Amino acid sequence: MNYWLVKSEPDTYSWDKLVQEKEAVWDGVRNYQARNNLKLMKKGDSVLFYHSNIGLAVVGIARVIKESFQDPTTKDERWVSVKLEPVKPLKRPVPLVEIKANPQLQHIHLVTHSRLSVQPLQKPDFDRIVAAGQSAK
DNA sequence: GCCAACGTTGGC
DNA sequence: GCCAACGTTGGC
Repeated sequence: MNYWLVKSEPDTYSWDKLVQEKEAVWDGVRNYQARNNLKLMKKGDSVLFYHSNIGLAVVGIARVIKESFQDPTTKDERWVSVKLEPVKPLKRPVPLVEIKANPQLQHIHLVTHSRLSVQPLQKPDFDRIVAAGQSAK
């Protein structure tokens, strides 16, 4: 089981929309590093859902329900998509400022490499963020 | 809305 | 293969 974090601008595709639609084809990724991560996703992997630009917080947990396949939005074979479904929202969104303030989370891509839109997470870091999202702070 | 950081493109 | 120009992303 692997752990990931994906980013989306809520204006473009929000957590609420994922919940509403029950699943999402994660398409439109046009960055090699992010694409490589998509290819590594396995069915059942856990994915944190982060709102960029507006919100700036991790808002929910999703799950990979379909492994990488040709991105339906392009004929270009370089790009792939996966399918995600919502698992549950965090009780409380975990804001970026809080992650940046946590000494144990300084090394994650969200902090060091914020532009990467599909990022791997180590389990302990995934768990820390989820735990923060369950506690009222 | 600005701008820094980053990735990609294309001329040479 | 280098690097300048350009486009995009995302935090502030």
